[in-house]
Amino acid sequence: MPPQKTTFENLDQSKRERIMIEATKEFAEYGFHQASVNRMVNRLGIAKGSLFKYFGTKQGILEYVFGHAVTMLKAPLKQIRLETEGGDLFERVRQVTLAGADFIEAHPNIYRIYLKMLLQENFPMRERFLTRIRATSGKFLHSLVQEAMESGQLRSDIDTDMAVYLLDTTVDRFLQSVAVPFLDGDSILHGADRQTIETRLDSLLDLLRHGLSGIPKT
Amino acid sequence: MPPQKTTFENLDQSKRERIMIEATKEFAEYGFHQASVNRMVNRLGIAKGSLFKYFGTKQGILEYVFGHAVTMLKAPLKQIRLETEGGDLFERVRQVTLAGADFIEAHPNIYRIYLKMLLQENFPMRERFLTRIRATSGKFLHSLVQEAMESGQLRSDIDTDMAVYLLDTTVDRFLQSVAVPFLDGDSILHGADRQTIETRLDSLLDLLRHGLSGIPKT
Amino acid sequence: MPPQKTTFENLDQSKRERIMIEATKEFAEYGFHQASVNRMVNRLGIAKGSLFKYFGTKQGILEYVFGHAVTMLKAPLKQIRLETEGGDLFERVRQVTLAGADFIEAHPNIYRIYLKMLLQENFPMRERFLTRIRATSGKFLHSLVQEAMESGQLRSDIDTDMAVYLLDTTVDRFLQSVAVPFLDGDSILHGADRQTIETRLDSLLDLLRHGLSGIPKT
Amino acid sequence: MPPQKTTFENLDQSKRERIMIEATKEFAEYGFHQASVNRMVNRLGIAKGSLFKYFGTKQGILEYVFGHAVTMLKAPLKQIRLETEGGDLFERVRQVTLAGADFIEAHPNIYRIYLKMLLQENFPMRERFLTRIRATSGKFLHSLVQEAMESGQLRSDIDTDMAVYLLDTTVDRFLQSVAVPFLDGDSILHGADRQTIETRLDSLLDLLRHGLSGIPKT
DNA sequence: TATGAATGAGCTTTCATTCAT
DNA sequence: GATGAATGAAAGCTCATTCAT
Repeated sequence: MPPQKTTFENLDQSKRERIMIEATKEFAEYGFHQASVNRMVNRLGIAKGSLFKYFGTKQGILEYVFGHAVTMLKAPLKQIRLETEGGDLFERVRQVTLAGADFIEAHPNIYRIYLKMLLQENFPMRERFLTRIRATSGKFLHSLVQEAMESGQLRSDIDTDMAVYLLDTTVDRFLQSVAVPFLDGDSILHGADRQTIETRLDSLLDLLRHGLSGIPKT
Repeated sequence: MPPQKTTFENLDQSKRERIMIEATKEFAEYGFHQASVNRMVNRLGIAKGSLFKYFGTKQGILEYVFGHAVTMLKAPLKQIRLETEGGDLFERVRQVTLAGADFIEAHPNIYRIYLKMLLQENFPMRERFLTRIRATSGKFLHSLVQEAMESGQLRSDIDTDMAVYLLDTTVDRFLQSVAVPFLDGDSILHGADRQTIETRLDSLLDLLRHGLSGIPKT
Repeated sequence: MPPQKTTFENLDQSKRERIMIEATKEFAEYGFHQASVNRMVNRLGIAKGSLFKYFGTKQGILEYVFGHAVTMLKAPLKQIRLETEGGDLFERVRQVTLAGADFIEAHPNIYRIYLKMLLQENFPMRERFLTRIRATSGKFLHSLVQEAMESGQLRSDIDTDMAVYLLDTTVDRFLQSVAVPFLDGDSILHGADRQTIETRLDSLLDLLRHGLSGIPKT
Repeated sequence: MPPQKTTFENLDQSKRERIMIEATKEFAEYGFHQASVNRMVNRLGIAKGSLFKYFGTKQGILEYVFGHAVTMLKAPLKQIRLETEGGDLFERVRQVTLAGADFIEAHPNIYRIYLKMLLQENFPMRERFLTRIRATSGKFLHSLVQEAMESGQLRSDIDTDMAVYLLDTTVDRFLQSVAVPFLDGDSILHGADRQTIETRLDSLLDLLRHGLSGIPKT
């Protein structure tokens, strides 16, 4: 019998949520291979067989969790893109980044899973998931830069790929620094609050604006 | 009988090296928990008991490997610090970063272990190792910034911690982008060569110079 | 609540047949223990609970299938017995054997179940079913031989039991060799057609006739 | 780590034998899928891990057992072939068959495994093992028939393939009838002793001699 | 009557660690 | 000092059967 997502989707919403939360927590804490289905079902108080009926395999659980997360992430990004159409590149990047920070704050365990996958070559589905994510974010930033280029917001001598690389690096590393406190409180800026976060982001974007457009913010 | 590092250190240098290389490779590829002592001894062609005699436990092997690596890393950093004393902050950061890139190119498996540990909370010794590394690198950058501040290389309104954060972020993320091709060739700039690497670093530092000192490189 | 064959027998004939066919196929392909009730209900598109309502247990399904088959087999044998009364022993055996071959061709999966049961001690109901079948076929052949003996068709120095043994062996092994191509096409005479089958049977019976009656066919 | 037959072969002979006997018994009684490694190690009083170290997988255990058996079977067959070279076909077949009966009496569990495999399509290694056995026995009988044909022992109008089929059928079914008492005592000739066995074989071969050569034994 | 979610004992397999030789 | 056989807890996964709806 193949895994039957149907069975899971027929459950009470509350039970479904408890399972999702517990599974996400387990993968976030232990990565894939060290995550234990035994622990999950013990904490959930359900039978082992049930979880396997829902998702088929341990990997199936992970795929469901991750797929769900990607779906949840896409909506706000799309909204921002539409709402800010024609606006300033750096402001758009700022909003997207803050949306990312919001997502991480709301779903820190999802982001922990992502970070683990990023640096563990033997994480299952790594290629598939990363490709999917990079295609999305790469195309997204590329289109923002392209539009900015066409409307003269960037220095004409700037290479498009380099600009995308710098923006990607900035957003990505910034989000990592936001997330680390959620991992275990061990970061340079311990437990940064929202205010600090925005200030830091503004500093970074200000640097980029300087370098990429030649026009200081103020 | 306690683990006897002595026994290991009495071995032929060539045997010692083979063991170190193989162990490093195994941890780099599989992380800690998925690493297999069986595979190590099979590839090495030595008895399982021997490895446990040398290092006591699997974790003991990791500690030895990582401790060795930290020792190897300290020497070049110290040298640069002394040789560039009194020089330009960004040039010093540039040299340190390139030294980091050299180390990664020479010992990619060490860096792979580091990246895995960074984001896996259940990696053993994680706290101890990260504290040790961050104390080193934090103090290092802090002293560079301090010296630069005192010699008027930075805008006086810049917060020291913010400057350290920006530099740390830049160096760290840059090194990650250098390393990823060694992981699986899946990065934005595929298989960047040395030339490209230096160009990218210069762009990043140029941005920082703009923002932090107000004085463009030229 | 005990199993309720009644419930099953109240079903549409078409549904009942689909269930019988699918169950027979499953047991024929996998034997008893490896047969999966899950697979059956999935292929049938009915609820698992229903099958258990009809037959009580997995073993109950098998018993129903096999009992049904034995019933189907008895009718043609009885008919032949009556129609050939008083005829030549070897001709009677020939007709019975060919009736068996017809049955196997019409219901190969039933015969596959029989063969599996024959050689698997842990097949449930094995004793019961085999006893039942052997009682039937033993008595059947015995009566044929007895009648032939009485009417002088056999050498008087032939032991009755030995004659039954030889006939039984011949018929049984012949039917196995007919059936094997239906199992997986792996037999000495690959995919023998009806013509070949009859020729082979005639050879075997000719040998027996030689030995048992001293009178060659032609 | 691959299965290490070495480990097993380094064991005491007595331990090795106990393991072989217990494993053979388990597979003989339950077939492959229903056989339980748990039961084996419990009866043996050894750790579960040990058995897997020796043979790698459950299937590995079976392969070792079966391979061992085939090796044991080849020696006597080869000897008979050489010793009877140039002799009477039916006498040669008789000796080979009796050697088979001896083997079955000495190693009934091996033969039980063979019979189970024969009729279970999902028995692992079935194709491989059967091909191996049939190649051996088919070539063997074929060469005996060929030699007999050339030396004029058979009627010239007999088809070689038909003769091989009849001999194969006879030997094979005869051995099955010898073996069945060892399965569960449930056979037509209950617990036939050696005397009875030889008499029955002689009857069968006498029939064949009649049919194939036209020359009755006496 | 039909459904299908829940169960849990059982399965095969792995692997760090120990210790007698 | 080196060896490698032995261990056993824990892992992921299956499946006949039950029972509330």
